[in-house]
Amino acid sequence: MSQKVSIKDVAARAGVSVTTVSHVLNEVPGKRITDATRDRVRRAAGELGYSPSSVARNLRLQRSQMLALISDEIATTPYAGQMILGAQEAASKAGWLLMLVNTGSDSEFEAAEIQALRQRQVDGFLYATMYHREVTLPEAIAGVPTVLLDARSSDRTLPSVVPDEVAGGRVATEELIRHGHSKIGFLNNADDIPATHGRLKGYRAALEDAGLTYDERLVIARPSDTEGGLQGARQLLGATDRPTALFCFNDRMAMGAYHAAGELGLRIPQDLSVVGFDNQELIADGLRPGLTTVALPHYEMGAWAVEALIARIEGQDSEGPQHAALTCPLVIRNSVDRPAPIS
Amino acid sequence: MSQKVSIKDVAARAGVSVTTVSHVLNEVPGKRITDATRDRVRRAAGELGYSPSSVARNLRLQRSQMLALISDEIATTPYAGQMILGAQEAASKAGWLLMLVNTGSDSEFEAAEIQALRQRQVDGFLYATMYHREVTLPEAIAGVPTVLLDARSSDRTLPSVVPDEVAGGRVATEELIRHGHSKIGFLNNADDIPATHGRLKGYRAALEDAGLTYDERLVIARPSDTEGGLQGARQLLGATDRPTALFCFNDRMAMGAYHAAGELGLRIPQDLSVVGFDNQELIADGLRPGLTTVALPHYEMGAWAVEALIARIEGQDSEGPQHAALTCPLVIRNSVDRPAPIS
DNA sequence: CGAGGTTGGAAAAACGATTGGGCACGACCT
DNA sequence: AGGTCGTGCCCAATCGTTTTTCCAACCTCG
Repeated sequence: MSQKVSIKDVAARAGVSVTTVSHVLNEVPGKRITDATRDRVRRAAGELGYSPSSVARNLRLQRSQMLALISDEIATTPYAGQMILGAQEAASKAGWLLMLVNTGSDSEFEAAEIQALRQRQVDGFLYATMYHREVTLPEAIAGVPTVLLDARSSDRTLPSVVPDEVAGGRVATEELIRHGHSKIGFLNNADDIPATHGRLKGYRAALEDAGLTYDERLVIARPSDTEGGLQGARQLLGATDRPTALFCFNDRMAMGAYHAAGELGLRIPQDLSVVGFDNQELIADGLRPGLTTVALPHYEMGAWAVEALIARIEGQDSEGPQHAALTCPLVIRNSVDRPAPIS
Repeated sequence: MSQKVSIKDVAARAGVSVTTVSHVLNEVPGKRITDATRDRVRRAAGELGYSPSSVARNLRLQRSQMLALISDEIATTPYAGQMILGAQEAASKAGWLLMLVNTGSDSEFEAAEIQALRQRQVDGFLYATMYHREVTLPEAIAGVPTVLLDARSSDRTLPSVVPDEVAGGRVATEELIRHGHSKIGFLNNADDIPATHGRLKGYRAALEDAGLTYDERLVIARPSDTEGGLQGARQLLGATDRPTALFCFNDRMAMGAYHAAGELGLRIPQDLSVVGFDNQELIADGLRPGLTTVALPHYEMGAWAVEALIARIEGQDSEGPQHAALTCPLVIRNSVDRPAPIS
């Protein structure tokens, strides 16, 4: 029922023209309308439960107040719910609507979806990836304002927001150093992605700052899953001169490290300290003892991207393309302690 | 650029009226237009890269071809990515667009979002919950076709789709029985929700079918997280006459059971078999050994709900409100084996 | 040859908003 | 009294479609 009342009905009830109703309700500046009339209009609108049709408005204004977050996988992974949430809330706060589209890796399907969205006048795109990496944008997207989320384009032409991997690697390592560890293993990922290099860089920087020498035998690369973590940890911890602490590329690998420690009879954190990355609640909170880890700023990245996109659409992005690297906060649980006295 | 070409441009280039263009492109039945004209129109449209504005069409047609999936938490949990995916793909296949909105538990915010969606002429709602439960719909939604997802309304007036909890509990238990277990513990959830009762019912049914007697001392209720699982498993396994297998309400509790087994020196699956529920990849696949569990049919539920909703919108829902309970398939990994010979 | 039927297409009215340009009307000025 | 100006509001065009109605021209047939 509330669907049936249009601006005409309001005009009729208030005894004015639709023009006036529009002026009043939108508070168009520079229009001269008496307070009495304004009152009548507003009351009429209220009584009728009028709410303007955004379809009509969009047609007239040639915009939709809609954003689309398009991504390879995101909506279907446990990874980035927070990213979506941050984007949603930022959009909603600014009066925009956010569409979610995930296209898998099928670029034909992707193009079709983008086309469908363009038809619907989507005003801007958020192009997100499941993990921080470089992407090349689909052609179909060209011409519509776009911001990259957790990704960077090969040509640095678009605004983008990513986690500060280096600082993340640093803070994780520092947490271990702070507890007195000097022999710290790094169980890295084997893929050639920004996170791999960034976290390593942070690890090395933290060591250097602390006056510790970097020992490449303490760094090992494996596939970034539980199995890889298990394998890698076995190797690092099996050495005669084993590290007293492990910084793991992600929580899944840390889970593997837990298994390895179990096999070797090492207790965490008494015999071995472990720090993860990603803060995947399900794991980090589920492991015993709880895993100290570094959180990815998914929520903040989502919000940042939406704000940047809206600014860009509304032409307020004074300076050229911007890039943000958001900090990854440390989440402390119970997997870090001082190293055991030398046995 | 492709945004600027409207039906008028096509008409001009083809040397016909917009009426004709519309008729041709929409293949309106019963209109007499020569093949030559059709050709010219289609060619013109192709050359111009014309694609109709759905905003304009929606205004004229008074519908939007948009669905909204509104939910308390769903998009932000690792839980139901598959549910969203199923819904997305079903919608996209039918030529509809799906909006995702999650409202948290703030019902005021929820009402506002629903209002915003109605303004945009959303044609139907999917109302989803994070876990299977009963809900009462917000007022604001009234009057728009709605289907419940993973939820049921107190009055059974709306179509809904949920997992078949009973069958799920049964299949989990049967898997243990099949391996020769007769003393099977059930680590249940303590909340008063359909899953709690349904899975227990399935557990009992499976026992009964196998001619095993139900022993209430083997069933214990705890909060459904890792900690609860740990506590519960400790208690069940600490008994003199401990069960040889554990059916856990969910994977998180199963993770707790793994910890308990570790404490007690019980190896899985040699000394203790475990079956979980939910098939949360992160856990089920990350645990050693891999956890045999029961999967929730999230993808299928999402798809089912969208199809039901579209049918309802298009007035093809011949019969009254329908309810579906979709089966939960068993996912076999390595946590179940035959019971150890009596020691 | 004229009535009536077919054919192929166009004109115009919606859908519900926004907005630039007027148009009355009274007050004020000279 | 006649011109000017400010006030308060409305007309009508517009956005890009769909759809109902209508029309001209041609054909057919007695």
